[in-house]
Amino acid sequence: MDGEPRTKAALIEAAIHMFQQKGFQLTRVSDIVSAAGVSQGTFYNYFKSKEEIFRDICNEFISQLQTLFIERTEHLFDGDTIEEIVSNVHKIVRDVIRIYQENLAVAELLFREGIGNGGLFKQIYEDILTIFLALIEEQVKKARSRGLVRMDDPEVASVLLFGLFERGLFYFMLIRRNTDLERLEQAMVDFILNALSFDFEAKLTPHVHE
Amino acid sequence: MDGEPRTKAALIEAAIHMFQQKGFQLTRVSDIVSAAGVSQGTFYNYFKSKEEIFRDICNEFISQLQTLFIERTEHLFDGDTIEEIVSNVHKIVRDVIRIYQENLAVAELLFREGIGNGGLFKQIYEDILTIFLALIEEQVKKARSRGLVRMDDPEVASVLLFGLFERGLFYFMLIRRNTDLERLEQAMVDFILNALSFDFEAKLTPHVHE
Amino acid sequence: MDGEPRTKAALIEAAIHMFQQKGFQLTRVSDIVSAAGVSQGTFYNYFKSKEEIFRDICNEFISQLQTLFIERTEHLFDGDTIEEIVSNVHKIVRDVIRIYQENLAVAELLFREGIGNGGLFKQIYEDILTIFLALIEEQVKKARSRGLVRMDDPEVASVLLFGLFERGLFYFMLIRRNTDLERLEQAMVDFILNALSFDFEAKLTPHVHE
Amino acid sequence: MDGEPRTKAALIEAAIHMFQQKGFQLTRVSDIVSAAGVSQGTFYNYFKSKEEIFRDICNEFISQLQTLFIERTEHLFDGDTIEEIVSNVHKIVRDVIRIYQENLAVAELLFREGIGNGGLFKQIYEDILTIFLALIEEQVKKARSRGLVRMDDPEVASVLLFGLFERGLFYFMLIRRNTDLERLEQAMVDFILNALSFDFEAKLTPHVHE
DNA sequence: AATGAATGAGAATTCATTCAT
DNA sequence: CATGAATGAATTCTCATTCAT
Repeated sequence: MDGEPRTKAALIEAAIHMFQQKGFQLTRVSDIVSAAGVSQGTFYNYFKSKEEIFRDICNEFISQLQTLFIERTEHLFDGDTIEEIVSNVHKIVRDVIRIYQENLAVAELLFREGIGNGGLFKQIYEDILTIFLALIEEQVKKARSRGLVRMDDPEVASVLLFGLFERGLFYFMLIRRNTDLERLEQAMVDFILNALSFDFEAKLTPHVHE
Repeated sequence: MDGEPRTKAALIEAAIHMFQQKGFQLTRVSDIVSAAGVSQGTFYNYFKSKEEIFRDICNEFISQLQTLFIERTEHLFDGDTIEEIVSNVHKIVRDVIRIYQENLAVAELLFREGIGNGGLFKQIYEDILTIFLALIEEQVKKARSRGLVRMDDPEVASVLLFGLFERGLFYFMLIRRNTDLERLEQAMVDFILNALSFDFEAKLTPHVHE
Repeated sequence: MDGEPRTKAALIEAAIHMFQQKGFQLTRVSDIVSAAGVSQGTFYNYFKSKEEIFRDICNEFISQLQTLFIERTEHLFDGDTIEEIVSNVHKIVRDVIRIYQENLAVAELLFREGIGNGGLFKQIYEDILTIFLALIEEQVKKARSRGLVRMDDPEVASVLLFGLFERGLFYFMLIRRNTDLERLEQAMVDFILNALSFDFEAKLTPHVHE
Repeated sequence: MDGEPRTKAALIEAAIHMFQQKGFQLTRVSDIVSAAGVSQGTFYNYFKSKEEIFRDICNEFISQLQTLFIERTEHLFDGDTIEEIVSNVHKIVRDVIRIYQENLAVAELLFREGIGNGGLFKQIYEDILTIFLALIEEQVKKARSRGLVRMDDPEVASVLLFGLFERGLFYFMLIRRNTDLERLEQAMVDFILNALSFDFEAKLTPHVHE
């Protein structure tokens, strides 16, 4: 019913590109279709409106990110040695950086546009927040229960962690653009672990893996 | 040449309100003038365009914030005892929260709209970043030079600090709205000091006040 | 050349239905084809345009109505007694009502749409008028020549007769919908015969049947 | 709030003209504004949509017609002699013809467009019907109660009267165009009075004028 | 004969901005 | 200074029709 998958894909790719460049409001459907090499009318065979294609793109990215995030955090603090745990933290930071990098266009799109637009997409952004804050908070609590971090206020901590991740990646990957990602990874891990009062000397209590 | 200051003030106030509610793109000049109780034409006696009033509002807020920030950070790490310094940090965090709170509407406006809009206001946002990152970085370096914090990468640290401040305040003051600000202050100070590996036991070297 | 008669019939039926429901202008070719259960392209194997199918439908109905009308009016005023003639009038009124009822959808379609549409179908409607006015006028004149009615102005009379028939049926069958058709028939016959100054006492002159 | 009355009047006049010529659906807003000599945008300072201006035009005509009709029917059958009453009937028929003629464009517009358009304006047309049928029926009943007409079914009679008026005027004034209106008036009065079995010999019962 | 994706001309409507009063 | 009517470029979306498969 939605016709040629190649046409649809071309429209999506073009839309991501244009939205990233000019923003949602300033991107014209005519920009998208001419970038995709199809006619104006064709757009409406695949999407009900400009809003719909935007929403589709965001949702696709979010669910990808969410899946990966869940997978990578599952055993984040399950390691039996401090080294293992620190290595896990490194891994997840590296992965998030990578995912962000692989989806740079959509990520920028989402974090730029998802916020503004007079609340047109407020919901989308707030949904992401809710999802990720819950996932982060869960990990912080787990780490605390294993005595790995001292942290009186996991809720605030989660928000601050989210904020530093989001803005940090945003800044280095989209504004500065030319960063040494290894250095960024290292600095982020240090910053985060310190921020959470991570106990590098902790004697780990035996941990039962579910 | 710009006539009645009250008319101008009314337009600015109305614009802040409307921009905050509907976003820049979705706010109509007609919304602003009717909220201000003047006619459509009058708007153009005071502002060249919708863009100009937005820029004016942002610049006003930024320079206010900047002035205050400079003033409060001037002697941030100059204290002679650890207690004094920690108290300074508390004070500045509290002040930033307060400034943010006093200018909630503009702050939201800026951090929502300044980012998106297809880079229409990219410059504004990046200017703010540059200003604040420089100020933050300066303090981080000073603290490091006094041996108060260990911090290998002050640039990354500044960015992350900026990010956690911005998103943290954004979240608690604009999305959650009902937060206990004292608790937020406490949690932020802890988080920040830990993140920077603040040395609570440091033996302060005598410090020459300029 | 016109392929499957069943496909064509399905398209016509669907078109009548949709035109009746939404009007010509507001009916989409997509409405017709999906009601007919065929694809968009198929439509154009059978009809050159949306206009053509509309015209076809109208013409079909008109020629049916015309055939029946000619047949029923042929000996309308040929009866040898007043009773016979009045009965003929009753019969034709009843038949017209019946034809109208049997083709309600097309009739509505025609009398609603055939008139408006910026004269797109003005011609169709005016053709019908011409045909029927001629037929009616012929009967009126015949009746007058046999001394059955006094009627100074047969042309005006025909128009008024046409008008009262059309609007009357339109009103009772399409707007009121729930009318007692026997009562309508009786009232129409009375009204018409009186209007034409029908002479219920007339002494009929012998009539030569052609 | 609706600005220059002259601009509005020009738009209305232009709209009537265009609607009459091309019909509602086929008239473009651009046709109207260029006929009115204003810009496209100006139209929307005065009317919310193309539909609104159409509705406004219809309502204006209807209320005019209604007012006049009520006024002229008030004492229609109040006369003390048959001659007086017949003269009243003549007068009202003449007046309706005149009103119709004075508003030819709108009348055509209404009776063409008010019917079709997929029921878009069905309501308008049915409202008119309701109003006029009630007024006509009231007169028919009054005439019957004074013994002036025999008429078993005043409801049907009203509908038929309305139909013959509407279609008759429509035909002679809009299709034939070149009619002798005096002859039309005479024929209509005859037709109507006969149709209602008007008793030209009636001995009027004294009538109390309210 | 049937399909349905692609087309693109064309429509209504919006709104920042101008300018005569 | 204030006004608000006029402007018209710009934009989204529709839909009859075509045509390669």
